[in-house]
This record gives sequence, structure tokens and C-alpha cells, in this order.
Amino acid sequence: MNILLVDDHPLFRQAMAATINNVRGDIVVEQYETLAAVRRKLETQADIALILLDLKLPDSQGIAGLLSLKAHFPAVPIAIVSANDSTDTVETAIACGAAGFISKAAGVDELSAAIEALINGETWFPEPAAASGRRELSATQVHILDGVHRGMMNKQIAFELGLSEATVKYHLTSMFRVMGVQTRAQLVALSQFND
Amino acid sequence: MNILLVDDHPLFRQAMAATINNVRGDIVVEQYETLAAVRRKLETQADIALILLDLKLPDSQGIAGLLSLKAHFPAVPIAIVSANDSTDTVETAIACGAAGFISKAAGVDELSAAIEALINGETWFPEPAAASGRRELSATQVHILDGVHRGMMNKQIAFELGLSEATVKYHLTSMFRVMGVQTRAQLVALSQFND
DNA sequence: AATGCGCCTAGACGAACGTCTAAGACTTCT
DNA sequence: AGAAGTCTTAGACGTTCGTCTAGGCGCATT
Repeated sequence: MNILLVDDHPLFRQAMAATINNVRGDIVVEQYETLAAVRRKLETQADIALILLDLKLPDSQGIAGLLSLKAHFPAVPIAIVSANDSTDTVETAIACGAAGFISKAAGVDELSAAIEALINGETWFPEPAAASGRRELSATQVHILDGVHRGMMNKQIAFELGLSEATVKYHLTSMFRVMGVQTRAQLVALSQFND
Repeated sequence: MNILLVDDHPLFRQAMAATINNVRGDIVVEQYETLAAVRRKLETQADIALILLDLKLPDSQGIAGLLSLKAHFPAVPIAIVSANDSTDTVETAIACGAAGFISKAAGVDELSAAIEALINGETWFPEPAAASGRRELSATQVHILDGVHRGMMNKQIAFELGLSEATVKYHLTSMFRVMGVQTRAQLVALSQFND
């Protein structure tokens, strides 16, 4: 039972890992500081029970990191661990396929309950945001969003995903509506505030 | 002699303020946690000797915060205080009109030297980046870049700045060359990694 | 005075973008 | 079987974007 904990703050990381081990001694918590390191790990071993992902990392800001992981390893459940637990941020995380959202302000009780639910394959979100019930993005949409965040053109994204440009445009228009924006630049700018 | 210190980490903020007061007792260091709070302060009092700005704030990520302040209060010198002191980040800060760049890894000696230089109106940057001598962006270009980061269209930016759309396009093309990108979306994405 | 440089503008051009209509393929629910 | 929903694609349309050429203006240097 492996959990990957990704956070660039050593103190918080150790406190988090200790808490998890207190709750469930049979869980192995591996710690990582960067998105690149986690990606390397996942390439060698993909049967991970859960990833706990901070949204502020040295090599990725905001939901871009979540998108990148979801694009490459869609099967692995990812829970966001963030200091910013605003409704907008949580809703964006849900939309992008996060399995859960844990506020850094959470106490030990809440944290252990969340971990318990998440390793059982359930989701775990703060109440107000989960209640809003926004449907999450499809796997293809996550890929497209990831491409946009990497500054790619529609044609490039289409080629990379083996789709037509028309399909990319179609999904982008849908996502613009969901996110309440009109252009791809706004989409990228938006994610800076969802951390 | 007023200095505004903007950082969302209370411990670091206090350590920094204490260090400055040790070096120069005649300096008043006001502490802020968010970009919005600093902006409100500057609207009531603009004769500030120096702003020390962290690039990771609750309401602004990366150079977007610097751009926003430079756009509204171009006269106030702003020094970046960041954990990420990569050459790219420093060069971007220089290009966007920062007066200085202080690494969070800096010791007390380096910090006090930097503060001393900055309140005297000098600049202060880590050697390797300063040596590259990249010319900084003009005030107009900072405004335009700020608009792009806020998801605005060329026409909107032009109207807001009292320029023609042609001028906005002209400066954008120049900046694309400097930053090594081709589209506005890439420009926004780029700033996520310059924190 | 002449030169250069940066800023501003116009016009034109092709490329990319975003929206819409329409239609086929597929799954799921009734 | 039929209905509803999603994903896919195509085509057309108007808009926005980014580049280029070319010219005007102001300011500083020579």
C-alpha cells in the first residue's frame, strides 16, 4: 500500500507522513519535492494507492501539475493538499479529476478520515464545494487543458492526442463555458489563482 | 523611511523585518500578506522607499504581482524576495522592472548589503544574472504584459492604455522575441515558472 | 545638422482562434 | 427498440492574433 506525498516544504511533509503512519501503520509514504521526481517514480511503478499533491511546487504552480499527472497517469487517484481551500480552487480540482481535496488547515481527525476514505477508493472534498456537484472534465479534456497550459496550439494538441483539430476546438469551447472564460490565455491565467 | 514587506509566511516575514531593523533602526517596516493589501496601502500613501515582494502570494503567483504593482505604481522601487533564484527568474524580474532580487537563501550579511543598496536607490541583483545585462521592459510594455496576464484582448488593452491596437501588437511582438515565445498563452504560462 | 533609437500608428496579410450547424458512432438508461 | 448523452469530425464563418512594411514623432548623441 504505497502513497506518494508531494510537497516542497520538508516540515509539513514529515508532519503529514507521521500523521498518516499513526493512523495506518501498513501504509508506506514516499516523499517527493518536485513534480518531475514523482513523474519519474510513476514511470517505473504505477500501482500507487494515492498521491497527495501540493499545488505549490518548485516546478509547477497551481492546477497545471495536477493536469500534467492526470494526463500521463489517469488511473492513479490524486488528492490535492493545499493551503488555499477556497471554493473556486476546490471546484477546479474536482473539474480536473482530483480524487480529493485536503486543506492544510485540517486537523488530525479530518486528515485521517480523509486518508481512510481515499485509500478505499472513495472521494473526499470539503462540503460546500462537493455539494455544488460540478461534473468533472473527461480524460480527453484534461489532456487538452494540459496542452493549453504548455502553450501548445490546437493543431499541435490534436496531433499529440491523435484527434482532429475540430475535436480540440469543440472541447475547448465546452471548457470555456464551464470555466467562465473566452480565450485560452484566460484559461492559463485563471489557473494561477487556483493554487 | 518606509519599507513594505509583502510575504504570506509569518515566520519569514518577522525574521526579515527583524534583520532589517537590526541593520538600520530608522527604517519602518510594514508587513503585508497579500497583494491586495499592499495595493490599498499604496493608494493612500505612495512615497515608499522600497517594497520587498515575495512572488508566491495568496492572491498572485509569479511575476504577475510584480507586473500589477509596476503598472499601477511605476515610481515605487520593488525588490523581489524569492526562494527560486534561478537565472531565468532573476532575468524576468529585471526585464519587468524590479529594482533588486534577494534570494531567500541569502545570509544576514548579504541581506543587509542588499537593503542598504536598495534604499539608496541603487539596484541589487545576483551577479550571474545582472551580468547578462538584459534591458528591461518599458513602462508601456509592463502595462501591456499586465493586461495579457489578466486575459485581456489587444483591443481592450489598447483602450485601457489609450494606445492603438497596432502599438499593442508592436510591443507584444517585441516582448515575444525577448521572452522566446510565440503566443500570449505561452507568455502567461511562462510566468507560472518564474516565481 | 545629422544620425540613431525608441515609441506610436496604419495597413495588409496569413495564421490561429472560437463559435456554430450538422452528422455519425458509441454507450447507457428506459 | 428508442431516447438521451458523450465523443468525434467536418465545414463554414467571423474574429483575433502575430508579423511585416512603412512612415511619423521626439529625444539624445555625435
